[in-house]
Amino acid sequence: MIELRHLRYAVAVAEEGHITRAAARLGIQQPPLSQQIRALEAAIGAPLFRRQPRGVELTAAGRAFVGKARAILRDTELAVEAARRASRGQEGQLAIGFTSSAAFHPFVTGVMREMREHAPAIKLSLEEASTGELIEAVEADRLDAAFVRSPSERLDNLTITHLLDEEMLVALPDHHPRARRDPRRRISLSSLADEPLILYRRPTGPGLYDSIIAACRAAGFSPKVAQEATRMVSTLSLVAAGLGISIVPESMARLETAGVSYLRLDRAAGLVAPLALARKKAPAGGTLGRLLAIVTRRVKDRAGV
Amino acid sequence: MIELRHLRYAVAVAEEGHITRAAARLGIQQPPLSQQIRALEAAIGAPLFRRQPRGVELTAAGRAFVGKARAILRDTELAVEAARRASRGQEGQLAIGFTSSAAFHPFVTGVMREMREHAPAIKLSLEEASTGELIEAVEADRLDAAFVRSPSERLDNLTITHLLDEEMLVALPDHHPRARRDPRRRISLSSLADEPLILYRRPTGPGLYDSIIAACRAAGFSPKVAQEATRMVSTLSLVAAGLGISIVPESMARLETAGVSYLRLDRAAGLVAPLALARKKAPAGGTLGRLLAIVTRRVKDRAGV
DNA sequence: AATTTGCATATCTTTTGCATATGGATCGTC
DNA sequence: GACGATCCATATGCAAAAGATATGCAAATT
Repeated sequence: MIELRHLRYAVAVAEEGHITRAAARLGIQQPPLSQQIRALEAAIGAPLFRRQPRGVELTAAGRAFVGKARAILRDTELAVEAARRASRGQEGQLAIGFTSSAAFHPFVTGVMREMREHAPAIKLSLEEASTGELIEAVEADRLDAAFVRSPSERLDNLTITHLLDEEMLVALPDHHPRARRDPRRRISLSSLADEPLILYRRPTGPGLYDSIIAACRAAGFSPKVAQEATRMVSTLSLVAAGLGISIVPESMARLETAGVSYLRLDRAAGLVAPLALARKKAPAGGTLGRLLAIVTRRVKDRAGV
Repeated sequence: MIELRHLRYAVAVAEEGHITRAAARLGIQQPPLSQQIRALEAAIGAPLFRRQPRGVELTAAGRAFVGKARAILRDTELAVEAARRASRGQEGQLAIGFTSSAAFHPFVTGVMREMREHAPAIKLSLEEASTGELIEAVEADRLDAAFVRSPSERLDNLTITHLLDEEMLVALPDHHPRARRDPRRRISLSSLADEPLILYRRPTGPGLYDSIIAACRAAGFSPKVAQEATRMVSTLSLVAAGLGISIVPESMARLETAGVSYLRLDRAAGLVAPLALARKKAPAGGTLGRLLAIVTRRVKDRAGV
């Protein structure tokens, strides 16, 4: 029967290209390692290594196997970690993720503050990443839940709860002629057609990027994307530097960025930044249950107001 | 150290909900199984099962772990299979996949025939699936190579070689007024704007579906998709039944489907069905090398003619 | 209260993974 | 061309660990 030991040994031998050296690295002697490799090859029914006078070399079968073996060993580590985390979760630990654009939203910060106050014993660990990475982390049980934007792709595995829709604002340099207008008046999206646009796009996943492009298309023009930034804050820095304008969620406007003004958009633009909570579909007990209770109550309160 | 044995045992116990019954299923006695489960829990540092008077029940940690354990055990099986296949490949075995729309193409059938003739000792195993499924199978080493349509998504892992572009024909019922026209004259895509269209779409992946929609958009109209079929042949049956027209690769026209006529499209439509070969990026030796040699020679020959 | 059910503990047996010692093949060097 | 070095394979012994048997203990059923 094949065991993880065989995989660990095969990977070590493949990496060292030497049975003897691999044995040293594994902290065992050479003969037993030779034995185990032979046993593995017998179980598979195919040679994984070509024995050569100066070491060993992977066969085609070996390459195919060792690649997958590495993944299996990594997955095993992850499984152990996930179990540990789930167990700690029952006793008061919670790992939460945010997209960078959600981190400053008062809803999110409010929930976190309330968790701290009402259950100070629960250790919170926070992580910032893109929506795509967060979804992946929740699926892999590396996070208990994540605040994400645009629940675009439905995943059977996850429950994605829509929390609220946030208005999006136009960010433009202070010295821009439009920045002097009455700040209460709303402007139309199409009036920005000629402005160079700076957008925020993470390497993984679509997120808000596509919604903005789509809204511009709906407004009858194709935006001139002057630059793409990988972090939302750097988008604002580029705006301040006068390279163009941008469109960001309202909560980002709370960051006092010198040199940036904000304008409200016409409601007709239909441009909103949805905020959602993603979590595993499995029954949520323990600390995650506490978080969900707080979140759902706050969503209800908002609806009432 | 955690071994696959622990995972196998944990999965069995989780599925049976009983240590005793799981032991029977595993062909061992109850006490050693209890021991191994304990050892696993100790290694993880968290209990996976809640011992109850009438059996055992998964904890939250247990659920997280067992789910991943199942995947790991499956992956291990796949790794072994992949290694076996790779090994057999060296000695003369080759697993090839097709999309259903490529299976009848003379290029593909020609390559297969030549393989048979020049290397009859090589055992070919063929599989038909959608482009998406085939790509996945090649990535997972379940197939050595696959003839696919539209190499849309670039994958770091794979080499996708474009082989040729095939013309696409309009398929329409015999009794359709247009079917009586001179078969040599080409018709424009836009002249089909009002016809109900029957398209072929596999549940997974885009494939030709999107190219057709895109070409119609480019021609200035949005096609009326009357029906979608999951197999290309059933598309033709629906056409024969008079439910609408369709657009299929030229090689499909070789299937003599009673009641279906074909018309050539205007070149301006720019509607072609690309045929490509997908394979792992790894150095291709053995039987796969033979196949590649035949394929590249034939591509060159075509270019010459 | 008695019986059954099912996991845990204790002790013994057997398997097997690992160590030590040695043999054999190939390469480089004198 | 012989010699030593390098590296894998084979042989044998030992010790750790997986598994078997017997028994204990707790909760639920009757």
